[in-house]
Amino acid sequence: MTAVLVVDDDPHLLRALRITLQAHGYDVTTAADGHSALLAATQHPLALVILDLGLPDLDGTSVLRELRTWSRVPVLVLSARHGSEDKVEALDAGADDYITKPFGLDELLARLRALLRRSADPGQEPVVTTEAFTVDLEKHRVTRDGQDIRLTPTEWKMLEVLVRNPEKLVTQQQLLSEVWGPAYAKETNYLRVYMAQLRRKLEPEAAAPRHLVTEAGIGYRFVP
Amino acid sequence: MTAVLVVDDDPHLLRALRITLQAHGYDVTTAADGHSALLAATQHPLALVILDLGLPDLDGTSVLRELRTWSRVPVLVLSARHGSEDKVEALDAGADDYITKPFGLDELLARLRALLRRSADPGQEPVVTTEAFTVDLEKHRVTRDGQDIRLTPTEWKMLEVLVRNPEKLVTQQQLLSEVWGPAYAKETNYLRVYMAQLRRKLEPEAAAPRHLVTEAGIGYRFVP
DNA sequence: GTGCAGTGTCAAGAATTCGTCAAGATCCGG
DNA sequence: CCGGATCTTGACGAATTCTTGACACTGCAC
Repeated sequence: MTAVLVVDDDPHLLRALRITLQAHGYDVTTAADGHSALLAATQHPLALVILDLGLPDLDGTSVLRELRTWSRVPVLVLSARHGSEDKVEALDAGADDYITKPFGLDELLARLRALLRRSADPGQEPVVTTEAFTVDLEKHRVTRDGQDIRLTPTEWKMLEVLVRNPEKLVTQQQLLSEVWGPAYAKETNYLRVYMAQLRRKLEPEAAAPRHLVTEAGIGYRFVP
Repeated sequence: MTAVLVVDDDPHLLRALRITLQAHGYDVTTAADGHSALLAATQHPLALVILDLGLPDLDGTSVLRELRTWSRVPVLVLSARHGSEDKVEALDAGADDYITKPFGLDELLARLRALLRRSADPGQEPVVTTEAFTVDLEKHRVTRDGQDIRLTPTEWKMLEVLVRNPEKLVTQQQLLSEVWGPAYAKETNYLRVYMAQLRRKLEPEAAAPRHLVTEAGIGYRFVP
């Protein structure tokens, strides 16, 4: 699900946006001030941020600059101010779009789609290869030494999540919630069992995995 | 030089835009109708297209759809129409931004910069680098001399807090509460132990730390 | 020099987490 | 209803990580 963070100090607008966005299938988190916004942005990976410039604690542009020191997440700025200086300042601080209040919800949604479309990983290779095995995400197929490897549905889902995030650390919670559902966040047993299966089937030396790597205490990582 | 195609049927606006954009260092081509716009777009690689919706031959949205069948170049749409339906239609047809006439030139330029910034180098991630080591917050990875450094969960969390606040002083209480939780505000022992670990793993000379600096009596600071 | 507060260092035991295995439970096609 | 495949669950040593306390070092005040 697409994770969106909405930052605004007006509880009514926040609520309205949350409901609208959730109705359109987004996974919404909210924050009412700059500090909690920055904190929330560190907690879990976001696809997009909607940021109101008029915040009680920090000025919105500062939040933006701060965020931009370590994140490239697309940011859509909301503002009550129509002046072009404000727009230029926000856009140059790293905003990707700027929309003034009052705005139409359908326009907001359309701009949001446009931003997400652009930031969507363009060149996700449908086929990922390592020295040991090959994963074809489109054909839903895994090969090793030219031979097909049979994976159970769960094994495949887990491998898919890892392979779609090459080099990235995928946390246990991410894996569990993407494969088994958000309710299973505590069942780390599953991960151990299925990771062992995958390694037995894919790694040349299951005891010393080179491509399906454990990051103790946090999660797993696929390295091609 | 950055190549921009401007499509508009109004010769005055076309001329004004050409002059302005050239003055800002862009390489400008122009087209006055949909067909020549599409033709121009095939001739020469473009970094960005500015497209007026009101064209004499083709409706602007059709031009956009046509263009999108084979190109992902960022498109900024100009339009005299303020209706949100028009905006939604254009954005969903593949536009990246939509700006209504009359518009301020500085706003146009700022939006243009924002679009170009995002389309530039999509593969680049936010990494924080020092002369000694590199921290990739997205991949959750630390590198030194090209080699991965294994960090324990706690070590990583602590480094993360520091790195997300570059140059800033992070107090002991902040660190303790972000890494161990608000209840641990007195356990400054932890800080000493883990700071020592981090320095041993990351600093060239752990005895004379240059990037993970102690501010006696207050906290620590990360300097890139 | 002495005492003190804050900091760095070290190592050992406690606690947690990991890989592994195997025994049921469950699902599904025939 | 059967049989095979898949999933769940619990248990166990092994490995890793965390916690804890003791001690040394530094700079400063007295």
